[in-house]
Order: sequence, then C-alpha cells, then structure tokens
Amino acid sequence: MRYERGHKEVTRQHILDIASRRFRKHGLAEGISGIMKDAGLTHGGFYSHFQSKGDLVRESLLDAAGKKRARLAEAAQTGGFEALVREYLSRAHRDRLENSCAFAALISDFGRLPRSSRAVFTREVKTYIELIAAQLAGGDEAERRRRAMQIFGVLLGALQLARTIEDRDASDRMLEAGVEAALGLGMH
Amino acid sequence: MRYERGHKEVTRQHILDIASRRFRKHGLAEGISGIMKDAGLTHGGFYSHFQSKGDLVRESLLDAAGKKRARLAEAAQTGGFEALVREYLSRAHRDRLENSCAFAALISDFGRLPRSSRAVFTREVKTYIELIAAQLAGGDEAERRRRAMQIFGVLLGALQLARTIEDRDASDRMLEAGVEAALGLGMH
DNA sequence: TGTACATCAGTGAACGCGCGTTCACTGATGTAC
DNA sequence: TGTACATCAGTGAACGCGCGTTCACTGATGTAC
Repeated sequence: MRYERGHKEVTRQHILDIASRRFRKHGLAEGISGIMKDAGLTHGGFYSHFQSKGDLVRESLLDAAGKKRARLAEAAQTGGFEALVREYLSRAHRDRLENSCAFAALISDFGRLPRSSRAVFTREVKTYIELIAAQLAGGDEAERRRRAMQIFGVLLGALQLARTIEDRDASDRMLEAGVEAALGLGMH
Repeated sequence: MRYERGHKEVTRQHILDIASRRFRKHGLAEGISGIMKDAGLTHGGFYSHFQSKGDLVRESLLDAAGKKRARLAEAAQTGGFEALVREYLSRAHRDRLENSCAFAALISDFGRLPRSSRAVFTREVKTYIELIAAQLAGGDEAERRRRAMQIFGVLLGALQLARTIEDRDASDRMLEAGVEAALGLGMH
C-alpha cells in the first residue's frame, strides 16, 4: 500500500471530527472546502470519503450526539443524576459550541434535513431520554420516562436560552434556574 | 403620487410577513428572490425596502417574536397561565412552523447573527420571561422571574423535542409532559 | 381643461462570488518477475 | 537484488448553479402652468 493500512479510515474519522465541530460552532452552511482545509487536505478528496455533503452532515452530527451522550453517561456514573444535569448546564457546555450536544447546537435545522437523516435523530432523542430515565428513582418505567422527557426539555431549553442571553450574569442565572428545575423534576 | 399614499409601507409589511414565515418554515438560507416572488414582486425591488438581507432577517424575526408574544399574552388574559402554557405547547404550534415562536423555530441560528441583531433577541427573551412571570403568583419578583426562566426553558425545549420526534404519539406525549412540567413549575 | 414634465415603486439583466460536485491527473510505494 | 508496473489517497482546475446586490430603465400617475 502507498499509505499504511488503516490510513484512510483515520483520515475519514478526522474529517468527521473537524466537520462535527465546525457544523456545531458555525452552522450547517459551513462549506466542504473549509472543512477539508482544516483537516489538512484539499476539497477534491472529500468524495473518496463521503458520498455527499448531506452524508457528512448526518454522520458527523450522529457522531457528535453519540460522544456527548457518552460524556453524560460518564458523568452520571461518577456523580449520579445531579452530575449529569450539572454537566449539561455547565458554563463550559454553554460556551464551547464546538463540543456542544448536537441538539442544543442545531436542533432548528434537524427538521429541514431529508427524511432519511431525520429518523436517525428521532432515535437519538429516545436514547437521550432513556439515559436520563435510567438515573431516576421511583415510579414505574413509563412514569420515569415521562419525567426524563420533561428533564431533557428543560436542559435543552435552558441551555439554548442561556446561550441567547448576552448578559453574562443573567445567562448564569438561567443555567442555575435550569439546574434547579431539572433536579426538582428528577425527584419522585 | 403614482401609488396611493401608504402603499410602500403596506408592501414593506407584506414582505416582512412573507419573509418571517419563510424563514421560520425553511430556515434563514431562504433567498430574497423566492421571498419577493411570494410577495408578488421581483427581487430587484427588495433594496428600496431594506438595506440588506441581514436587515430583513433581523426585522422579520423581531416581528415574528412580537406577534407570538402578543398571542401568548392574549391567551393568558383569557385563560390565565395554564392557557399560555397550552397555547405554546399546542399541536398547532408544533406543526405550523410558519407561525412558530421565532425562538422555537430558529434559536440555533441566533448566535451566528451579527452582534447588532443579537442584542435585539436578548431583549426579546427578557420580555418573554417577564410575560410569563406576570402570570405567576406567590414569592417575590426575583423568585417569580426565576420560575419564569425555568418555564420558558421547558416550553422551548419540549416544543423543539416534540418537533424532532417523528412518531406522532410519542411527540404528543412530549407536549403533554411539557405542559405538566410547566404547570408544576408555575405553582408556588 | 389640456399638455409637458417630475416622481418613484417596481423591473429584470447583469455582476462577482462561493458553493457542491466531477474528473483527469500525481506520485509515493507495494507487488510481480 | 533490480526494474517495470499497478494501486489509490489525495490534488486542483473546472463545471453549473443560486446567491446577494447593483443599476439603468419603465410606466402609471401626480403636479405645474
């Protein structure tokens, strides 16, 4: 081989990683050329890794959602439900768009994706809700899922509002109010 | 005058109205030509009404946010806090993107607007929170504002998640869970 | 009252630009003999 | 061991396209005299 075995797969993952950060930080209008340049390549090579920009969007956001979910699961394992909530509504999560939960960064755009891409995110929402539900005590499964839906709602909404509010103190208060609400909803 | 007095202002409002619907339904990438065509005009005339597309985006979304806020205020006046919550988390609001709260439709994009446009939406968030706070009883003002922030969070998050979930029943359950959470947070 | 001119909302061709995508090519290195 | 050839990840010019924006123009109608 002219390149080491596995080289192409490494490059592909690298492109995915760069793309998922750029899409979350700057939106889905980010171009292929900029992404490839950031990955240390030229735009022409893109199509030997992905079929289209649409494919890159779907794959990179799914990747992003998965990684964030893994981080939240880790937080929950270490510090329980409260740690998950505080991780999601942390200042770091508010400020570092490039590592944001894909929903918090781009949910407005999901409805405009082609059907095939959308289905993937519906499933991802369910997985998030199940992750949250697994941290809750009391009630039956349906009731825990219901509370998990409410909690995901307040986490997502509070984070987005905190990002929209420009005044730093008011934004921090939004995050804190969200934490309080989520913890309250988590109690049985 | 070659056109009746006030004609130009009527046209301008018409363009704003069409634009605000199209932006909410299809995103901010909607083009000037399509908007003007929808308004029964040609694209060249756009610049005698607005300085740039950025201006149209800012003005039309501000308009949209204001109108939705007026609707919510009306609902609250008729049926109190619960009516406001049920209006926001109604199936109609979920399904009719073109009449959506601008935040629920486009909040992801707000952070990418130029500074001058963003300030306007920070203020609009505050106004929404004050509208909600005004429907709450008990506590002091700061405490009611705090609960209003939590409620706006859950309204916004739950609506967006309900829009993302493709399964109709699951989506309806998301809305209902959001209503329950918002009403719970509204109680002192 | 009738005619010449001014006004200006709206028209549509044209612009430069960046986009997603294609494709003939490169060149480093593995394989065949 | 040395040489000819095959492989294929990556290159970069070129494409058609729709975008935001500009501008010389149109034509209906108000105003001046």
